[in-house]
Amino acid sequence: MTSTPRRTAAEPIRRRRGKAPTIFDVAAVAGVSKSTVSNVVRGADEVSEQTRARVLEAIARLQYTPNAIARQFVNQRTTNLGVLVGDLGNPYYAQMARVVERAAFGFGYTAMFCNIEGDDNLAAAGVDALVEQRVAGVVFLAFSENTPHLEDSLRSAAVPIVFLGLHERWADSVGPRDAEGGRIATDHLLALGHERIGYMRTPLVEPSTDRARQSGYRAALRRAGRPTLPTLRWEPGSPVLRSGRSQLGVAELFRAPQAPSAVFVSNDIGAIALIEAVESVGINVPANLSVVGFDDIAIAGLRRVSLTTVAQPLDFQAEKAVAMLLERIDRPSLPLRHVSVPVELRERGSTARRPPID
Amino acid sequence: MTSTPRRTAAEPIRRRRGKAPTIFDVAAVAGVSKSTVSNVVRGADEVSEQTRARVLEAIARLQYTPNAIARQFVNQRTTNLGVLVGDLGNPYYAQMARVVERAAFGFGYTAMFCNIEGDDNLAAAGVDALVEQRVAGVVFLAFSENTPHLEDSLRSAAVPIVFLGLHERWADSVGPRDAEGGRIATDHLLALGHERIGYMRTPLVEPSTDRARQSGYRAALRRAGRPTLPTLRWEPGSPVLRSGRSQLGVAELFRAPQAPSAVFVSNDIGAIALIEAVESVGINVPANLSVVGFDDIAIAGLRRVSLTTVAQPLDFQAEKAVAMLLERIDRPSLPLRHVSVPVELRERGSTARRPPID
DNA sequence: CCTTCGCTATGGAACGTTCCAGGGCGATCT
DNA sequence: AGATCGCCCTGGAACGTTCCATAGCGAAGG
Repeated sequence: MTSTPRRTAAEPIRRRRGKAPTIFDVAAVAGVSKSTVSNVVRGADEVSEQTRARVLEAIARLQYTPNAIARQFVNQRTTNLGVLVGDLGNPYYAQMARVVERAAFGFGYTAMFCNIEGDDNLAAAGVDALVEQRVAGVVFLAFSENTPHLEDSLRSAAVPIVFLGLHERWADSVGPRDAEGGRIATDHLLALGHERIGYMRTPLVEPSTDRARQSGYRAALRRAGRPTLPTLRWEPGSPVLRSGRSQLGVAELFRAPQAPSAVFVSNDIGAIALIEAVESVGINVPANLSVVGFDDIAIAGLRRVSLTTVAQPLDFQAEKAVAMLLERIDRPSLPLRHVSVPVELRERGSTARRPPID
Repeated sequence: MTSTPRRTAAEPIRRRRGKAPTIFDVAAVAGVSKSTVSNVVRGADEVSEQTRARVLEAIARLQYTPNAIARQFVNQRTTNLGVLVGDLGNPYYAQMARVVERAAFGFGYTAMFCNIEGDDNLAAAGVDALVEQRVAGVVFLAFSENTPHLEDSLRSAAVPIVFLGLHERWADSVGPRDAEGGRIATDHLLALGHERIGYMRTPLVEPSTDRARQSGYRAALRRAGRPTLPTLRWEPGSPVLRSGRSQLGVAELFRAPQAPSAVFVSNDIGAIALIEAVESVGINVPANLSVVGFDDIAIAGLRRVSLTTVAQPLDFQAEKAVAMLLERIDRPSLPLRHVSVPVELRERGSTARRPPID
């Protein structure tokens, strides 16, 4: 018998009841050293077929599972990615988050999520937690009212980071061509004959993103010689819109003599909320008001919703962001990269030709 | 000067450039031992105010962040929860996932997500990854076609687990009263005068959940003396429904002489998909067909969608599941617990009185 | 004055892995 | 036969923390 297991007396056989088996337990059963087991598990180094088989059998017998915590500890690097996500309950973030997780998993990483819900304190706490966990990198897939404060905490953490869905100058980013999106959305409304076109932002977009989309809106109107209207703002939790400085009920706002006949909203969630709000007071979309959104989240395509919107490739961006983050983890000295993905108008049923003026 | 920092020669001052400072670095700067720093960081043991202040200052100066990996390594337990989630892109799972993450974070845990998308291989790989990461517990928030296979891999991992949204006998669970939900949905349709009421399942529900909901549907029909119709099944990715053994286009199915005038669908996503499908062939809801869903996901409440559905308290269940999981982590010997939460009919616009028979 | 006590601070051991510098040994070469 | 080589395997050190037994020291008690 050539395969008699050898016993090495040098390494003590350690057996603990009720605890997960370690590499030592496997080594003892297989009659090899812990290093050999390690080599088999990692698939590294040269191990003879015979030895490998014995080790594999011992692993199966003991139901050994490598301890990633210990591995990460000695390697001084984890295979976890942190994801700061705006709000998983929001379909836009949820869809991105899903793809981020899938992509990370595909590369052998696990994803730790942290909902920050636009709250800077939550964001800071989330960053702390992720840094303590020594995540290999962070995907920022969120919005925040106070980006500069957040920037401090992210930069000082010195962890590789990629911004997904929005652009930041000081770190890698992948996001849509916001200004172009604002332009094509507005051009579409202009082409339908609308003259008074409003812009509405929601609290769920990053301020910089909002500015870029609005600038595209402005540019389109300027070129067409049409007036820019006061920015509409959603008052969260109330049936009131802020138009410039004044607060108005939805009905007053859209029934006023100089009311906009079309609105470009900075994202789909806001656009759908607007449609709900106006229709609940008897203003119909698109008959009385045309609405364009941004993002093309899944529900925008439902027949019942049928929202005209600026589509951005969510899945592609999420995959790209993960790939970029992993590259940066490998080579921290890489120059900064900013990827802008093309956007595209998805014409659906929430926009129509301007109704005749009353 | 009473607060002259003392130098302990016994512990070497270790300083590594370009690496995160450790407890030793802090100890050296503060002039105390690593143990004292550890005590301060953990907020444990008795440390004099003076010493604490010195340590805190050193921590701030060095921008020290405790290494959770090392901590988890020595403690032999992590503060990470694994979440096996069906599909974050699905609003039902996304909403639950959001609350799970929030609840876990509130208890000082981070959440590692893994989308398994109903695929057993992905599920097994996800379990492996989570077990390697030595998560303290697992939330199962998913569906699977082959639960037994999954059960093996989950049980042998011997990690505390809670099922969220569905019930399993062998582990803690919190889920809705499925059968009751099926009953009240069907009773609602019966009360509206419907006599031929179908049941449709989707691939996105756990088989056991599906059976329970369907049994409630059957019970209601039996009591009312109405016939049970062949189970409708969604053929993913095709505009075809399977009715019992036959495959039919949506139009034929619902225009047949003995067509159902109402359908109870096992979840909202399926119900909305059904509405989209029938309306695209000119069958209107609720005029020609009444539809009831299950879950009450957020979009069901949109005016444009207005889906009558069986509401279950998603947030409550998610919070409860996390609380239960943490209790089990603390006391593994706890007896099994199964929490069934009440459901409630949310009457909206997708159901109406039975139309007169053609 | 000596003992005891309580408060605070300390150094060593342990956690499970990876990495690395070797070591044993059979085959090949000189 | 002795030297050399290559293959396969080995044990020790290190990673950053927590826990624990213990020690120093001033105050209180006998």
